[in-house]
Amino acid sequence: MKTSIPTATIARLPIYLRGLGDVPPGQTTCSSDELAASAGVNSAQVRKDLSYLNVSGVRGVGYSVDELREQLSTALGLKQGYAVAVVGAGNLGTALSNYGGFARWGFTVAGVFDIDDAKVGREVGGHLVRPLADLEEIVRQRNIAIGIVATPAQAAQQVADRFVAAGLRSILNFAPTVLQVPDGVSVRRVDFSTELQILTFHLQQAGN
Amino acid sequence: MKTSIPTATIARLPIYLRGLGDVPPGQTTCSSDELAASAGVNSAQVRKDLSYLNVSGVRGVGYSVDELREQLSTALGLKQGYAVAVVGAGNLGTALSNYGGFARWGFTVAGVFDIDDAKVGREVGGHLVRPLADLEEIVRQRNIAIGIVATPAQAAQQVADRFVAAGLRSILNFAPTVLQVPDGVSVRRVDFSTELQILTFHLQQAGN
DNA sequence: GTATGTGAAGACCTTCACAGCG
DNA sequence: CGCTGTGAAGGTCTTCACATAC
Repeated sequence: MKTSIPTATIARLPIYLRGLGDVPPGQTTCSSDELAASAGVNSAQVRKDLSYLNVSGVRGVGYSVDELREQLSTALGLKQGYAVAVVGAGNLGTALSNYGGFARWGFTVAGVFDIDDAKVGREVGGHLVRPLADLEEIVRQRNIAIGIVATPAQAAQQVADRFVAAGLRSILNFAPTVLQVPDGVSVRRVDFSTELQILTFHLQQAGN
Repeated sequence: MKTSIPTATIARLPIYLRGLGDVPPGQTTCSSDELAASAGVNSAQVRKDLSYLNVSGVRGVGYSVDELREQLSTALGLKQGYAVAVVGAGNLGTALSNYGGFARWGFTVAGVFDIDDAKVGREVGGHLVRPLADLEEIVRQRNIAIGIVATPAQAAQQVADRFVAAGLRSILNFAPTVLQVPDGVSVRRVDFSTELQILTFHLQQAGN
């Protein structure tokens, strides 16, 4: 309970939680081996990771599926049902606003914004596109906790700055750029081109 | 030259390459400090990473911008201009097919596929949506090297299997699932929900 | 003076291997 | 017997600190 949880462990918790969905219905326990298989990691890793959460299994049996789901959800804060704001109503912003997968984990898209007046007023995925000027107000009104940057690279930093100014401490960045934020603000970067380039590095090495 | 390049280094190379774009026009060299600032890492890290590529800077001056760009592009295989196939013509597949950022790094979307007959024959981002049955043929014809999975989770594994059967060794997976593939096939996973959950873990810890 | 290149130290992460317990 | 829980070992990655070169 004293030691803090390694970041590498934190990044795997959502994968374990999802892996619980692969457990056949009717099976009430699952072993670290099963979890490891569906997460693609070593089973000792699973046991060690879960031990950081003070989750206990039963020796000779495994972990209780329901209890583990509960504990992972709690640790990840999914019980709270966080609201997110999406800035950028282009192709990606639209795809995100429409994405049904968020709701499953308790996330709600509570605002979609764009700087481009041509896009403001339209609807994407059932959400009215608002002017960026309304960001602070809506963040307050709807208790938004997470900002998603889905703009081109050159607008990303200024959007991030506004997120921070509006009081958000968590940003998910889809723009191909590294955001500069103050201490205490968490940023996760999701970058398609970077991932493709990592793949081509390996192709290159293999001589293809 | 002998030692292999750490995976953590490989993952940063695309970021350094992009960081070169931040160098003011007219500036022909840049220091590890500048690169570090735009990549968000330590400058010693930059120097060590570049040393794995046998890239040399000039002491007291820095690295040649043009030369470094060239060497990073070569190392990442971007000179080759790889072709990619996108499977899944939903919101995300559409956003990817439309995404202009790929071309900048030499990637071409050379085929868009869907299992759903209702979507086959439509156009997304200037690409005809083809039946999944045509995958093998188009992969061969157009020399496709990378497969992108942009389907719902339950279809993802079967799509990956077809990619592998068609001879692809590189897969970029946007479906919220862990793919099982044979040795020698590289998979990179991009998962929005996982990233959001990592952010909420920290919010949770901070008491929000 | 300025910035690279790198051994060595340190931090972090993963895996092993087995004791412990149901 | 089966599977968890964990100290210890082994790897990998990051950072420091300074010799080296321009």
